[in-house]
Formats: sequence, C-alpha cells, structure tokens
Amino acid sequence: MIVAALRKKLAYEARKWAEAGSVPLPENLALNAPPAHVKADISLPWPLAAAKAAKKNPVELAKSLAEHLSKVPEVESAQAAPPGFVNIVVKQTALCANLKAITLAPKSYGADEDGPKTKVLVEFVSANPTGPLHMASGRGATLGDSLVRIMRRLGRQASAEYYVNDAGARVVLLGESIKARYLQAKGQEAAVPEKGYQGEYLADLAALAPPEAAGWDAEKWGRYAMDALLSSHRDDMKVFGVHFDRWYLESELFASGAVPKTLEYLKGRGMVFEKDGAVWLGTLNAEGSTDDKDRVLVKRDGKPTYFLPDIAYHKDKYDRGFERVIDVFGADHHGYVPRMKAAIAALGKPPESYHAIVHQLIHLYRGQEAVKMSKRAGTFIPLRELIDEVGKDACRFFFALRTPDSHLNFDLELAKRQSSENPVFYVQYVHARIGSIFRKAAEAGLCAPGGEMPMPNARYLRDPEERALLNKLAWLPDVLLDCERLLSPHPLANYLMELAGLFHPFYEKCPVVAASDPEQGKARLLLIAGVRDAIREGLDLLGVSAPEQM
RNA sequence: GCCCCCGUAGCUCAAUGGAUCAGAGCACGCGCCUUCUAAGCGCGACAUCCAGGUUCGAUUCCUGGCGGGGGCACCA
Repeated sequence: MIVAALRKKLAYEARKWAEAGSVPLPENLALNAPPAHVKADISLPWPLAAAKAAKKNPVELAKSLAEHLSKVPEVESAQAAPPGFVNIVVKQTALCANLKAITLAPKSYGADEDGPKTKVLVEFVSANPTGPLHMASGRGATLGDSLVRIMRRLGRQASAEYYVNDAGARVVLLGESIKARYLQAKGQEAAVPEKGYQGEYLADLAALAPPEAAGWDAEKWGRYAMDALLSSHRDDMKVFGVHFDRWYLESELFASGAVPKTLEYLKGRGMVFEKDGAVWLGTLNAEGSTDDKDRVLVKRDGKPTYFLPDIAYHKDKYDRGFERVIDVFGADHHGYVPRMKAAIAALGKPPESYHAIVHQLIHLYRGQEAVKMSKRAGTFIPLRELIDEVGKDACRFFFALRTPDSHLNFDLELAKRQSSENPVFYVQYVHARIGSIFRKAAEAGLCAPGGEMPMPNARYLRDPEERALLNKLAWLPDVLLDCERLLSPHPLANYLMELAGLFHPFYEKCPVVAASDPEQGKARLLLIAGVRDAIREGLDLLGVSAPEQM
C-alpha cells in the first residue's frame, strides 16, 4: 500500500516542484526499487529524464527535487545521487503502519489504486471439446485465472469466460471417430476417418457408452463424446483451481440468431463485400488493421466459417457491457490475432479495448527425451496427467513464474521429484515456518490466537533483515499493478520468490519467540504476520495453497 | 517466401531505457543443526548470440546477420 500511495504524493509534489522551476517532467512518473548497494527504499529517475529538455545538470535537478520531497511526511530522507537519481528512505513509522494495513485489513488495499473500475472480460482456455485438455491449456488457464484474481484484487470488475466450440462439422467428425472405435471394440471392421480424432481416449469413451449406443448415428455419437469431454474439461479446471464465471456455448450463439445478426451489422457498417461467390470481411483495409488479407465470413456453400461466430461472440462481449476484452491464446493461434483485432475495429469498437495475450508453447521433456504433443496424433500429455504427477501447486506456480512470451521448458522428471528444485516449495516453506513460529508463540503465551494485531513499535525492526522485509512488503500492491499492466502474473510469482529469499536470512538471525527483548519479539511477531499474510495472499492470487505446515 | 516469439551463469528463468554490483533458484566449492522446521542459512566462483545504429546511458529501442520454436486455408 505504501509504495502505491506514496507514489501519488511524490508525483504530486514533483509536479509542483517542476512547475515552479519550469522543469519538463516525463508523463510517466514511475518508481524504481533501488539496486542492492543503495541504502534507500525507493528511487526516482525523474531528474535524469528531465535534464536534457531542461538543459540543466541532472545532479543539480536531483538535489533540488530531493530537497523538495524531503518535506513529504512519510519521507525520512531524500538524497540526490549521481548521475541524477533521488533516493528516498521511508520513515520507519510509515513502513510499520503499512504492515498493520496488510495484517489487519488485507482486503483494503487496491480499492483506491490507480486505474479504472472498468468491466473487463478475460477469455481463456476455450479448448475444443474433441479431446482432453492438454498441458498448454494449463498455461493459458494459469495466466487467465491468476489475472482475473489479481484484477479483482485491484478493484476491477473482472470476469472469466470459457468459449466452447460445440457446433459445426466437428461434432459429426468426432462422432464418426468414436463410432469407429466402438465398432472396432466389437470386433468389426471400422476405421477412424483420416482427418478424424485418433486419440485412444475415444476408445475409452466408447467403452463407457450405454447399451443403446449400438443404434446411434454419427451425430448422436458426437454429442455423446462432446458432452463427456466437456464435462472432463470442467472437472480438470476445477481440480486446477480455475473458476469460470460462464461457459459460453457456441451453440447458444447460433440458437440466439446472433450469427446472422452480426453479419447484418457488419454489412450495415460497410465492412463486408462479396467475391467469388463468398462473403468477405474487409480486414485488410480496416482501420488500424495489421492483417495481411481479407477473410471469408460465409463460404461459397453458404455456411459460415468459424470466424463469423467468433466475431458474433466478441460482439456479444461488448454488448454485455464489457469495456475491456482480453483473449488468451496459445502461440499456435497467434496468426489469429491480427484478424481478430481487425474484426474489433470492423465492429466499431476502440482497438485499444481489445488485448490478446499470446503465450508461447511448452516444450515437454521426460528427462532428456523431448515429448511431442499432437492432438491429431493423440500423443499429447493431458493436463490432468501433469497435475496428477507434479501437483496443482507446483504446476500453477511453475507456469506463473514465466512471462507468457517465453518458451517454457517443462521436464516431467524434474517436476515430479518434488524436491527443493521446485521453487514453489521455497515459498510455501516460508509460510509453514511462520505457522510453526506462531504455534510456538501461542504455547509461550506471546500471542492470543486470533487476537488483533496492533501496529508494531517503530523503535524495533531496524535490523537490516527486518528492514528488508518491511520494505519488500510495501511493494506488493505495486507488483499487482505490474501484473495488470503486463497482463501476466509472473511479476507476482517472482516477487514471492524474492520475499521468501528475504525471510530465510531473517529467520536465521532474528529469533522471534526466543528474542532476548520481549518487546522486540512482539514486533517481530507482527512483522512475520505481515510476511505470512502477503505470501498467503500472493499464493492465493496464483491459485497455489499456503500450507500451515509441511 | 512472409508473419509472431525467444536467445542473459553449467541448467531453468528475472530485470517500465538507468546506478563501477545485471538478479533468483538448481547444480558446483567451503563453512553452519544442544536455540522458533537444515525442504534452510552464510561465503565463493560463473552470464547479456554477433555486427552496426539511436541515447547522457541499451539486456531492453531500431537495422542486418546467426541460432531455436511456432504460424501462414472458402479447416476448426
């Protein structure tokens, strides 16, 4: 809370200072965490950024700004540092008050943070119900779910949605595939269609079919398989700790007539033309479009392509009042992004209201051996198998730790080991250790369970290890804003690693229950309560559990 | 051929254009368990693919290479 709140004050004062001295400050006044060798809590590069335009010496500017900012109540000291930084030490009382804010009212911060209260919709996973979810969906699920949780934490109205492609030709194709499996099991001659779904899972599903299945046609078989697979998707997401506010069926979209209505709407906007007997969307020349060609909406045979109902679905998102629309895609769909953006523009929506998060593929290994994933070939690794092997917590933390842009190497053998090589233990262990200290403290009568936590006495918590934790805790809300800005939970996961890394040395050097001065012990107890709550909070936002003991 | 992503320590990854110290974890070397969990801590080694450019300042931005991954349908 303190860093985010303090930024406003510092920025306000800096603008006043800049105005008085006619110094052109940059639009974006960001704060830096200073490097390790600088003994300060917050660092401002603002004078450096302004120096050139002002034609002044950056160090002189920094000195002047530092003097001005040292009057801010929460600031202990503000010092200029070459080549033009202002380094700020925050008052101990302010950091202690921040600790109380985290400990007592963890739900209070965020509500008054920067940023609009816009309604935002995050769509993710949206896998076709033609096979089990595979592990790439796990990455998308981690991204989307964590992002929604973080945005809600920041006071946004965020919703999660899963779009189910349950209509179209694939139902029959799926039906033909599973029917072939069924007949094969009966000893009859039957082949899965060449372009059909080859995975063994269909044989398993066929074996579970009721007796009357003998008389089913391909369509009926397709419905049966799709229902079962969709149900497994729901189960997988539940086990993975992922919540969707709505599972939006493509068939609903067709039933509501939204598809032809959307086509008419686009025609009315003059974005549609006919060529070669087909109906096209002018994505090539749509405003702000980066697409490299026009796209077909209705095929020559009169049937819509997948693109048209997708546009109808996105139109529906806006029609339902969402002002910000975020789609999470795997890298294999990245080519889809420019045309979707063009479609948003064609709908007349502001292009900046739409964001596509494209996460790169996961490279899966078993030890040294690369495992190829292919849904068609049926040799993919199902997400469920991954969860069963390495656990939900490790899986989600591992996925959350990387930026979506990075190609992720996931070694099943390594992840299965459940040793310290897995960073999630590093963080969870801190939570468990603190739980242990609290149990000891309760035995020693140092704290009443569930008792209210007062603000720690600011005379204490001045050791480097204590101070480092106080400082780190102050950055948590800022980290959440980073996650929102970057549309990724990875800054939070990395923050938790760093926080955990600061706790362990504290633990070694600063006894809590056994502190020589009982008052100091009390203050430390309040400090680690803050650490515990921050970790619990952070892990919860990532969908990872925070065990009391391990 | 065109488009997207990546290239940082032995390995897996961080770092809104900032600091003579580019951070973690694992692995490696040396220490540390009569005291709140050694799944830990301290210390030590080890890195920005190459070449230009922009800038007071580049891992970050631009151009061109090199290397790896993915995508380019009137399929879904």
